Amino acid sequence: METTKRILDELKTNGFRRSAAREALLRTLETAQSPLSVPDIERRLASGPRSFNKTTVYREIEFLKTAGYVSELTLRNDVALYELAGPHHHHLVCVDCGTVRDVAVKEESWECEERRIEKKEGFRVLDHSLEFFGLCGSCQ
Amino acid sequence: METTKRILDELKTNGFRRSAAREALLRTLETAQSPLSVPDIERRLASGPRSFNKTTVYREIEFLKTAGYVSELTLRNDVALYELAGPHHHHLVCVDCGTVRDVAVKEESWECEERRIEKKEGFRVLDHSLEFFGLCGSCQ
DNA sequence: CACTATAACGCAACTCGGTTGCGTTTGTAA
DNA sequence: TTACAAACGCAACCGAGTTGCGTTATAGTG
Repeated sequence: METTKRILDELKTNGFRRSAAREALLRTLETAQSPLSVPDIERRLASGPRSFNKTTVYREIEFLKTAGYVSELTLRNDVALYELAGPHHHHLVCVDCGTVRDVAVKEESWECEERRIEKKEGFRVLDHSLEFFGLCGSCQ
Repeated sequence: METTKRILDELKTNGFRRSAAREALLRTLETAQSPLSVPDIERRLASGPRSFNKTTVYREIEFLKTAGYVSELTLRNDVALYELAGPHHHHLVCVDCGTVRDVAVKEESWECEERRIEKKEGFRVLDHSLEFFGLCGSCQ
């Protein structure tokens, strides 16, 4: 709830309104234990005090993503998932039950690789994505 | 062309036919300089001697993927891309023009990270995906 | 060459995540 | 209270990917 309030306040000082959908969506993401898809979010909102149109959810997600408060991830050929933006991290994806968990990885491990690629391939690296696929504790 | 022939022969010895669609699709993937989406493949096939139904393309891709001759990759929230399977590698994705290039990365860089994750997180790592996003030579 | 089994194919209809245009509602500041 | 624009809902749409089913074509056999 703290993060939701903080984001709403920051947005307000930039001239954006504290709307019902925006607040509900932020609370949903903050409460979630793992990244959510838009259909997930729609269902969770609908089981609350009121539901919102899917167009609204997509637009709000897009808005918060552009504003830097939400980050998007895509795993293999699955639907896009969203979570509150935080420090850079990666994900553990269970190929059996599908749950997604955050995991911290020492970036230094391949920062030298990025520099090598920039030199050798003439490619300017701006970002990377790294996900691990395997079996979570319950599914082994 | 060599790879296409080799795959068709191997499939034949396992009781699978050398059909027009299979051969055309393999040639398309072998000729391509970068991974292709199914719509890409459909277009390229259609500009050749004959076109094929999209269901056929999807089924053939699925078949070749299962047989281990084609590998699939998904970048962020884009459509699935396919390429002939080869030694494990990663990709450089230009965020400007969208081109995708293969790149070899020293796996040892984070194999220790995978072992650390297995121990600390109780997660059995089976596979990983790593893509670099940035600007290719022409787009810098 | 004819026959046969089945791998492979085409077609049409469908699913579902995601988008667009447009008119309406609502939050906020003056 | 008013007025402007941010935010919203609705309906129609788009495109990747799937499914069921009947048809065609490949390749082994007699």
